[in-house]
Amino acid sequence: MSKIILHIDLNTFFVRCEELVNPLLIGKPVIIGHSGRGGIVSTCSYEARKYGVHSGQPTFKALELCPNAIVIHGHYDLYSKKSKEFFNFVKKYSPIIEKASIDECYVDMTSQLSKVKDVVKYLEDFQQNLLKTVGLKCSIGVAPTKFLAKMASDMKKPMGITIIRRKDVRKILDPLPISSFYGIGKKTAPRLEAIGIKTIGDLAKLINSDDPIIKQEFGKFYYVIKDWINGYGSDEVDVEPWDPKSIGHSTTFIRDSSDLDEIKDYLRELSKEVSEEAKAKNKIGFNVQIVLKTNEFKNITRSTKLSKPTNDFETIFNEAQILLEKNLNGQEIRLCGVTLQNLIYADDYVEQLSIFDNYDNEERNATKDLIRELNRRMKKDTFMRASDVLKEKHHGH
DNA sequence: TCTGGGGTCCTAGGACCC
DNA sequence: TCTGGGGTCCTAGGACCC
Repeated sequence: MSKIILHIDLNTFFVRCEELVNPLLIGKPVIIGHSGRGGIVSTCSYEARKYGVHSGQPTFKALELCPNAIVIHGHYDLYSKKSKEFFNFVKKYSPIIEKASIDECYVDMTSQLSKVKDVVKYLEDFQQNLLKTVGLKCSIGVAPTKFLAKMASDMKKPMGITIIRRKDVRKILDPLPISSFYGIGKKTAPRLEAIGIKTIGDLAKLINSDDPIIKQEFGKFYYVIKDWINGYGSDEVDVEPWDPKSIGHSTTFIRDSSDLDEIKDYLRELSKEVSEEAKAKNKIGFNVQIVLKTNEFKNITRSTKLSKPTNDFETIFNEAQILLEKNLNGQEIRLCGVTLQNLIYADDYVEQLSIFDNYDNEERNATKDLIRELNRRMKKDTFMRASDVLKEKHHGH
């Protein structure tokens, strides 16, 4: 039996948080984003969208389109607090909830909704209740898989409810532009369009005829997409709390720089932030990575694997510095970043000690030699047996 | 005043070991 | 001397998402 999966997406979440603090913003064109160098629109109110403002747009451009817009720099503590309230609200309906980002989640509501006669009415009550108690608006997608639920929640905004049943998959998905497919972004979409795939329906036709060109295009993702597009694929809502695998910070300079000391100063501050955040989260990482973005928008990433995981500021900064010195060749750089990768909980590290760490060097080498010798013998053994088999076979005939 | 900052996952090539 | 084929680990780059 198929499950009933919800994807709940908060409408203009950051803007809504600001409106709750300052109701005078309601009904006005509001932009959340940076206004400094290279500042872009993070998100904006529907009033601003009417003027052609959209997320990702440079803020100065947005202000050209909509000079009256009110630009607000993000208050991320506020958003994070409201986000928690949202997830706690949803948990009252179902404990099977997966946070997909700060403002969206998947919920398995199979047991709750299979008994409900009027699902739309039930979800309308949910929306009104969320608005009344937490102050947030949401769109909801309902479907048998996570992918379809995600596609569905995107179809009506704000405060929309969209249900996609498996039998209606072709009818609902096929007319949509290929770029609206979750997982097909601004690189893949134009490539597909160039070979005549403009809609999800076009893609479905080729995928279901096992077109080799499409198979090649998607690689490992091909079979996932084939399921998704036909209404199958994952319906497993992962309740594991989000556990970061990396912690990083980056910043765009006031002006481009190729000066080693200047960039080092940035790396020092960023390393400090990374170290503090990792410590706060009780995480240590095995790798330190730096990223340099050139004035031509080329990213250069370099990383080092540490002999043991850390969240120590000095260690992180030192590695970052070495990487910078080795890789800064006079290019003009506009952004730099530091990331601590392959994180584990600091408390878990003891258990992950290598068996060799309890030995001194001599013992260690002896053990390694022994292992090598055993491997050699095993290989020889296998080889001998194989030749015996061949011999036997020969004699048998 | 062209293009942020936070992430995840996948791929591909080279090193290294057996 | 010639030169295999697995496998794993590491690094760099890139696509994608919010």
